[in-house]
Amino acid sequence: MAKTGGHSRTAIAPALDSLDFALDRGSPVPLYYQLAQQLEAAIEHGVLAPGNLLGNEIDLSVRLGLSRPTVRQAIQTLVDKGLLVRRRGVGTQVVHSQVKRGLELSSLYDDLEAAGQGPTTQVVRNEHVPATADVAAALGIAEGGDVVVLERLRATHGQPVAILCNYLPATLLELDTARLESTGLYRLMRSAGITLHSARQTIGARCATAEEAARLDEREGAALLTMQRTAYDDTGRPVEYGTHIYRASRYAFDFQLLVRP
Amino acid sequence: MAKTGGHSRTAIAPALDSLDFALDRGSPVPLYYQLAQQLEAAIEHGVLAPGNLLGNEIDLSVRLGLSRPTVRQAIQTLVDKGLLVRRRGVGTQVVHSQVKRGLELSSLYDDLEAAGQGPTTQVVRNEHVPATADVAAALGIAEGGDVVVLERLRATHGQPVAILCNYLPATLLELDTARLESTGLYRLMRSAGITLHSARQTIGARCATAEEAARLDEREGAALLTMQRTAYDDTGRPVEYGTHIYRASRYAFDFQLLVRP
DNA sequence: CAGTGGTCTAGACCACTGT
DNA sequence: CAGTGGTCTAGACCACTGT
Repeated sequence: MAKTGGHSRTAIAPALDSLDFALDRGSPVPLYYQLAQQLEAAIEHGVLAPGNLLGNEIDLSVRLGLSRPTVRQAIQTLVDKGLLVRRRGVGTQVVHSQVKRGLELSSLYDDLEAAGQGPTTQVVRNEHVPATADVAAALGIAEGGDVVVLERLRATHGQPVAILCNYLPATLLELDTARLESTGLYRLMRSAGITLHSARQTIGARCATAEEAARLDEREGAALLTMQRTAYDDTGRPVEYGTHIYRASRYAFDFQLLVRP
Repeated sequence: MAKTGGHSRTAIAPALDSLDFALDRGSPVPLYYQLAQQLEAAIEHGVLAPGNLLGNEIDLSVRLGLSRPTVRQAIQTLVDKGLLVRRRGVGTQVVHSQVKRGLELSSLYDDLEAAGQGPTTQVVRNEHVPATADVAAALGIAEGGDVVVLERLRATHGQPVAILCNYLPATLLELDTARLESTGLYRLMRSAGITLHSARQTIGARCATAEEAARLDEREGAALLTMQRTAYDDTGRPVEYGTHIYRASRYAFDFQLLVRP
């Protein structure tokens, strides 16, 4: 039967009393957000330890001079991030083993840039072409419609790591080759005001062809990771379709999933 | 510069007026949840079409006889699911291209079961062993501590697809071999009252060894997808560590990511 | 400018938990 | 039983958007 585990004495975070939250009502930053950030910092620095109870919401709101809904909104932010757990009748506590943070959607960002390995990018192709059937279907445009195709070779430490092939609606933004070689595609899109919202990905594997092997400095038949992805902006419009291959000997996808009830 | 796209006349959903939401205050189901479900159904059935504006929150709350915060809570639920988009000064609209639904975290569930391919599972190993260093680290227990190791061969249509190796804290639940052969591990854990909350995954690829190839009915050197995963319950406790290999010729990971701002 | 969602208040009653 | 988070109300003022 379901034993939730030894439940060894949870105490109200002793540090919480002495913790002085500095809330600035003059700031344009919302109060709930100021509070959430300070709670998050306290958890990050270990001031609030895993398993600590936060103290009930009413007391907390009185102590902070905030209304209860505002305190709840701050807590909800951290619950969404997986840092706090709420239990009715029990209280709100700091999650036991912190899941490694900052990785939530790294695979949506520039895949290698996040690793801090100083990646380099060589743009092999950057031109307008008519959309093939699969590209048109992925981007939700007519077959033969104008799209930009982008092919990049990415390397770290002078070693090739991946061949990235992307298709974008031609009208979406200007893709400057020089800028693409100094930053990631997604960063470029964001700075053009495109807000990425979701993506659908397929990750598979296969053996390298002779040509792929040569370009990636592998032997023929070496294992490759493959990814296809369609990314959508916050209105649900497809904004990018990509087909990537990665050297499995030098790269793996690493990410965290949050289960929403 | 950022053109958000042709913005072709968005109209208030004409259907919204005639849509009668049936809210039952006697029900134990929260009002915001009743509303969210009915809105979701309307979107799903196309009554609310992509791009339609929902009408402002104040009018909506008056019309429904609810307070504005309750209406907001319902809308927020659907925004979180990626079905609605809010824009300050503009309104709330139905997302343009609905992202395929029901896939959000399929890779956290029984990987093949979701595909509806009638998978079969053969339990090769199910016993208590002392934790090795890597298993102990992943599960946050002492090296040499008691863990259950589980090895399963999964197949569809009589063809092997994956070899799944999992480690669980020994005290967590009873793992009945017969039940494991008829259902997935995660389903078993959920029915034992364990609430999965998050997981950290690494997906890579490599070539099959001779022994792996033999067990998976592949040739030596064939591409394999590899996954390592640590799953956590809603208190942040690690509840499972797994090392899986999949035949790349017969399986790929397919999932959707939501970007949270 | 009018209209929208974003934030915030100060309460209320309830369902659930653990002792 | 006392204590907790979950839900809900009826307002208020503001920042931002598009015309």
